[in-house]
Amino acid sequence: MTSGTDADLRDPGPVVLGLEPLAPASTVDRAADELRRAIFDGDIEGGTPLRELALAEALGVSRPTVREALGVLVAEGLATREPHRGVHVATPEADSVRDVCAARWVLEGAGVARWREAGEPQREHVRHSLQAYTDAVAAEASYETLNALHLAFHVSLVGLTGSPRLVAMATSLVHELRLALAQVERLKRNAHDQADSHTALVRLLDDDDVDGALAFLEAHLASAEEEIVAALGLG
Amino acid sequence: MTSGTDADLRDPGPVVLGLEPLAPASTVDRAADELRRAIFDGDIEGGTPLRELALAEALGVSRPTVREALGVLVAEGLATREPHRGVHVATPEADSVRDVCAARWVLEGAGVARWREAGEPQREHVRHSLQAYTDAVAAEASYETLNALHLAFHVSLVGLTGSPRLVAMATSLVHELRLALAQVERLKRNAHDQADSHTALVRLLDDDDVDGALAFLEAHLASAEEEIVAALGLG
DNA sequence: CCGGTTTGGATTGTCAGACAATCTGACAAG
DNA sequence: CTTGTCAGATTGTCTGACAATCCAAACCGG
Repeated sequence: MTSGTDADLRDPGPVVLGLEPLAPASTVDRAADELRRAIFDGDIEGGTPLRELALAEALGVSRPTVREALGVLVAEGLATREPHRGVHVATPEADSVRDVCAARWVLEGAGVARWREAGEPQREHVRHSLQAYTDAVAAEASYETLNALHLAFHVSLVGLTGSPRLVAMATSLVHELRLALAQVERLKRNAHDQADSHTALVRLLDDDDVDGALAFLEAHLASAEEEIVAALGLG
Repeated sequence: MTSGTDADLRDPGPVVLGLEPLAPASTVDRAADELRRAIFDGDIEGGTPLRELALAEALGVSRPTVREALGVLVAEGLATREPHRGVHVATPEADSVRDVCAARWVLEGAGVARWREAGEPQREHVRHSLQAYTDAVAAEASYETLNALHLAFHVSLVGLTGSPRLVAMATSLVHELRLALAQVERLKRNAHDQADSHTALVRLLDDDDVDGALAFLEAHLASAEEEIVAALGLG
């Protein structure tokens, strides 16, 4: 390409600093974001039909755009589509919650088990996620924020595997969980008493007690599962 | 329409019996199937742009339908979409193959590790998948068939976890691998000399040597990874 | 009065055509 | 050698429309 004769152009240094990847952009992405927000915030109940025409009008976009956005939600597991019957907001069954938790245990457990082999950036990311969570708890942030940060911490555990695909899978699982949580308001109050538990987990890891951390995580996930299932059963 | 009073025109045919999963389904599904087939069969090279208009004409459907089908492929990881630049068939990089294999190891390892706790139907499914694979090898089935059955066996290992979601993830990973294999014809000849290896793995499990099976699987996956990466490097 | 049938409205699946925004590449200008 | 401009191609999105299908309520015979 460049026939650099004298001065080479190799990475002249950090000329630019922060520089974020620009905007999320496309209309369908924004539509999907808005729908996701509405679902996570509990603005829409589980099982509610998502009518294309109505959404198009409400969002101020055309029906094909809404249709594509709905396809995204369906692919993420936040909604279900039946032929000629439209898409409905997913209703978290007890079985699916149990399945999500089982899958979570496999992924997060794999991450924790690789604590020693993981790169320092990944370990640091776990500590950073915990910090963000505990800070938000201390600041008494909103319910949605706490949930997001809490689940982000769990995803960071999967990041210890160093596999982008596993992290993507964990993110998808966590989205489903967030959907379930959004529909069980009675868990709102319990949101922050888990901060100590997570801190203890990271302390075990920092003490290099991987086996202990694994056992702790398994118990933590099991109790979370039962709590959600119980709350769902009463809903 | 037809107010058939007495004689209906419904192809009475062979009453029921087998009862297949109904029809070819929606147009976009069929379009996606056709594109998948073309990719897996190697009819399309990696990196090839998938032009919406051309595909619409070739498949005999409208552009929105093609667009949706392309969205499905992108969601499955078989293609990539860049804003205003269109959809291209994914080109399997060495990094992504390594990542897929790492993720595979986590999922399949988790399944094998749960061999004892798994239900008998799941264990039987593993044996059945192996049988189907070895039978196809003996019958010298086509390259595509062997690949599909081989990878189906690996997915069946994940099935030992009993988690539908983990199985779905494994299926997605395996699709990506199939994409990579489809673009490396030089591996065609090696397709069947792995049958013995798999038989040995199941034998270890049937002997209740889970740890041995895990070690065997790890080695098996590692060698497969290196083989594919090496073949890619020369492509 | 009740069960099954039919009809109508609502919604989705798919299509056709169109327009603006954006990318690519080449070319001209400094 | 870099920058600005332009034409062609392709995607992103919109409008409008039609057939197929599903849901529910009205309808009718027993």
